[in-house]
Amino acid sequence: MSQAETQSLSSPDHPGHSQAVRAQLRLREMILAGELPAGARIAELTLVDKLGVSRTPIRTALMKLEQEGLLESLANGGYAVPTFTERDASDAIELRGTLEGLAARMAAERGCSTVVLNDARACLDRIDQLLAQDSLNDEAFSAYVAENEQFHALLAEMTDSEVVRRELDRVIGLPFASPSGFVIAQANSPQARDMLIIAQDQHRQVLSAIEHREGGRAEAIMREHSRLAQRNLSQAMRSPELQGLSTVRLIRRKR
Amino acid sequence: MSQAETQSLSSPDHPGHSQAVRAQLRLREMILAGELPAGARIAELTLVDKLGVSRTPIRTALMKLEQEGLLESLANGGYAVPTFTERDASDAIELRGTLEGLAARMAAERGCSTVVLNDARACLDRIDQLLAQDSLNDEAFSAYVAENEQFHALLAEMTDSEVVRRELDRVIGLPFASPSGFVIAQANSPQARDMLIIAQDQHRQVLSAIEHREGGRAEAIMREHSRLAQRNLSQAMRSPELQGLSTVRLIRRKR
DNA sequence: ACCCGATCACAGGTATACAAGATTGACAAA
DNA sequence: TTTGTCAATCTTGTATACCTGTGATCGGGT
Repeated sequence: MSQAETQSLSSPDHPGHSQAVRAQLRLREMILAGELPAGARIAELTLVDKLGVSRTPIRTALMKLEQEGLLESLANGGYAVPTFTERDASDAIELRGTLEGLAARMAAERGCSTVVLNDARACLDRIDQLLAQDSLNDEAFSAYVAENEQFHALLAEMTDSEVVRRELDRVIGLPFASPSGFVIAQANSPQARDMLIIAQDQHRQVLSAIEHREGGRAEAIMREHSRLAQRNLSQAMRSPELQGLSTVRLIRRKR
Repeated sequence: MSQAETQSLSSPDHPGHSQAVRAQLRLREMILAGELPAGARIAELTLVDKLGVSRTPIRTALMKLEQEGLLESLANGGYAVPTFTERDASDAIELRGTLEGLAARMAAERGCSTVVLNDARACLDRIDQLLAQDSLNDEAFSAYVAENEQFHALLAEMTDSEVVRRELDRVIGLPFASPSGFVIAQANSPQARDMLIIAQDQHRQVLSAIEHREGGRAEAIMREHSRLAQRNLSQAMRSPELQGLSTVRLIRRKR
């Protein structure tokens, strides 16, 4: 296969990106889908077959994914899909809560641009509209997930500190630390909406705290907010019907 | 030049490592020494000449250094040495303080192995011995720096959370967030020893808090502890004779 | 004189050939 | 039968050639 063919006819997944980025996205999907055996070494050549690109972009993708925490590098070179414990997931959420607390406090103490604050308010208004219904259908639920992630992204933007924003983005990218990582655990439960109501109230309060320059309060709220994710994680691990969830499947008992 | 020659006769810097690791270490030295123009694009081919290795390990090293925060990736590919502001450095220290606070709190709440606690106690004893002298010569001072970093490393180890330890190690690796990054600012000042005495007392107190399972206190102490680094940074930036310091040289007024 | 376009050069992305190290399996000897 | 050694093969590390896109420079046209 010539390079020209590879470039133009390459797999239509994620068009517009380089081979390396496509390989990275594709690999991430495979890992989260459990297509790669956890713990076992991943040979680069097998990926050459599976992904249809050469080793160079694959190596790039592997390094990026290791940095992301979705792969661990082995002693004698090579990578493997790591095994996570429930505690790892819990710690990742705690870490996110701490960093979001820091970001919120900094935003409160230093102030942040009114345009971001307006964006955040608009985002919360949209969530309010979604939650106005008595019970949420699947569509409304995934809309909530999107808006929720949007709000947390805006929170990261409120920090004028590039350093903190970078690190926060990193941690949110961790497999289980995502703000909406386990809200789906609540999707079909009767208390689903109540949980989201509580979360939304915390959203409102942290925004209020930031606006009123109450740094300590803003930090405390975001830390407590992450405890909701902890509860969702705990519930997801204990409900059998959620064991098929991609994020849940990566978590094993033993490390 | 054959590969065999490259492998065996290669530059004697950092022997025993792969070409990629050596390139990474060498590049880090060059960046911190200011041998690479800040802000300007770094061409891979120029590094091929300077380092005497091929593009592949250089690309690896560049990616690692970007992840470390010592390089920033440009829009159209390629890398450049970033310019840091004093606020960036300050934020990095604040971030370290927050994460060390988290680590200390977790260690206190969950408890940690007695062997690490003993190591930490021994480390603090050695620092006490160093500080017993009325004034510190250069040798004692660099010994202090080493022991100080050791203590902070042990603090990271006290967390049984792999996730937190990883992230803490990452942040400590940031250019200016290192626990001893700017203590040298105090080296020849008359209050040098006093500052270290205060720091050492905080070390003792945080260890005591962890042993007594006082999570909140341990966290608060580590946060306040990072403020010493903030003060050192501030002083380093304002004293003309320290502008030549490698870490200081990377900090510029404007971003 | 200025602006627009074409061409050339260079930088990064990709594929691949080659080398060195590791692991595994088999075979032989004790 | 067990253990040690050697060889084959697989895997990663490294070098390099080639492709593609982008930016700069030069020439021509307005």
